[in-house]
Amino acid sequence: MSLPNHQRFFECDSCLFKTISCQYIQKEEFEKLQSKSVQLRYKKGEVILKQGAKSTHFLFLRKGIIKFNYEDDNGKNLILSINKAPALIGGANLVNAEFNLFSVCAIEDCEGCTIDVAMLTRIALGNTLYLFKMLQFITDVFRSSIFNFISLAHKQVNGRIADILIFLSQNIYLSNEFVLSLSRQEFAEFAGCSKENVIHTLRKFHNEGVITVEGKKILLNDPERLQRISKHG
Amino acid sequence: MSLPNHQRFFECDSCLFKTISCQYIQKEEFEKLQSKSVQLRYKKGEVILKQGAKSTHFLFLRKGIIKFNYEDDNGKNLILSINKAPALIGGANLVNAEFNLFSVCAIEDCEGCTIDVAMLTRIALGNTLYLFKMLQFITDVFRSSIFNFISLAHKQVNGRIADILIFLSQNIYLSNEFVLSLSRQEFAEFAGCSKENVIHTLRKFHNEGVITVEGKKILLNDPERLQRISKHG
DNA sequence: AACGAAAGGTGAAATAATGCATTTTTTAAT
DNA sequence: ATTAAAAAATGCATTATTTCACCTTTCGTT
Repeated sequence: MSLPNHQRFFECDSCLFKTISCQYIQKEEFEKLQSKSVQLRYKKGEVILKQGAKSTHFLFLRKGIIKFNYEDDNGKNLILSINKAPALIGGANLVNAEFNLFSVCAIEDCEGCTIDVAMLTRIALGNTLYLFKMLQFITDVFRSSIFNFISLAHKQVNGRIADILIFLSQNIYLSNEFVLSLSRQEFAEFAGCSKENVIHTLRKFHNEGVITVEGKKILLNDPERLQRISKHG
Repeated sequence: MSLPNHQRFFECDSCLFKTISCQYIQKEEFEKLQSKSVQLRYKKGEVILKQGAKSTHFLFLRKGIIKFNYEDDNGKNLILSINKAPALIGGANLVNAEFNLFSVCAIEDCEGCTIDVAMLTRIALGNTLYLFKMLQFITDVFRSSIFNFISLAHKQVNGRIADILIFLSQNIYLSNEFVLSLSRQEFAEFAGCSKENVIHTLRKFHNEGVITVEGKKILLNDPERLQRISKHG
């Protein structure tokens, strides 16, 4: 094996990050990135990037679902955003933060590989179209969280939970039926309310026939009614 | 006068945007930017950038205070962030949004000048250090709003209002005593609660001696107690 | 100076949300 | 298979928040 330092789980040739990168930069340059890169697997629950730590690398998430988590002074957690592969994680630090503002944790088993920030920056500085592409990748992650915040900021819990169900269905699981990757506690940290309130509200939606809840299995029976709750609740 | 198309209110030579720009790009290039640029004044309340409109220019805000405003489907407003000069406004669009995601409105009289996005992008693409500097400018505006959102998402109204008072004192007015630029209604749109709740809460803080409220004049008597309310309320 | 409109303010009833105690269910470990 | 621990669920008392009806002040206009 030509790579003694680490195990390889998957082939780089089928990787989206390589495909996209090679549209902008030379193969030789990508190989420089690749030589510094390590393939990693994370089990559900594992921390990928730790809030407050110095970040020396990004992670290109090839498979899996992650959460952005902020822990405040009192130890309370807040989930800022949930994202699925493919995504470039840790980019908030590219432009102006030396330490990770948030933690990133796997909420489903994940696969990805590290990208050396210094090397990526060097290459991107020499190729502005590539730089723009990377910035788009990075800000996508950011932007998706804004609309969750808007929901949080001026809707009541009914509306917020409806919004989260719609978000998960449309952006993460891509189906009206899914197995929730979040505990009720985590759901509450995403919705900005107590876990009891999440449970009560899901039960209410269930009893009203809008959704069907069976433990972690959720089915959106009436997405349009959910939209209406989102809009007026 | 060599500039027939528009009035000039202030000298470019004392402008921070010019000073910073000229650390990275040639004077001749800056003059290209300048030739496309128009000086503008906005009265308190005026809209600078309109949500949903196509943005062909940024605004370098030289003087004044602005709010980022989001209006939802139901016509409810939400203030995402408040910023003071100097700031580069509208930059959220540099990377990936064609239409303005938010409105920007003057909440104090403002002065600034337009920056042609196409021209700035062209110059920045040829000078990556300058590009990075501009991105820093832009994401600063963004980043300041994140921590307001965190406050919104998992504090109750006491804590949120304490946070806003601290924010305004430390980041906008740079003093423990200030004349609020926001109406009570706008304060509520920033805090994510009803205007009555803002009024009740300010009155309560006043009665407890933490702050002194006299119409729009606010004095933070006991910033440390406010910090404690922020942390536990 | 008088007027109307907008913003600020108040208190109380109705509604929403939290926190707690307790039970049930699920999950993981031996 | 048994047990312990964690997560989910429930109902209720307490607290927080909104909403409403109404009043007062401020401010710009005629």
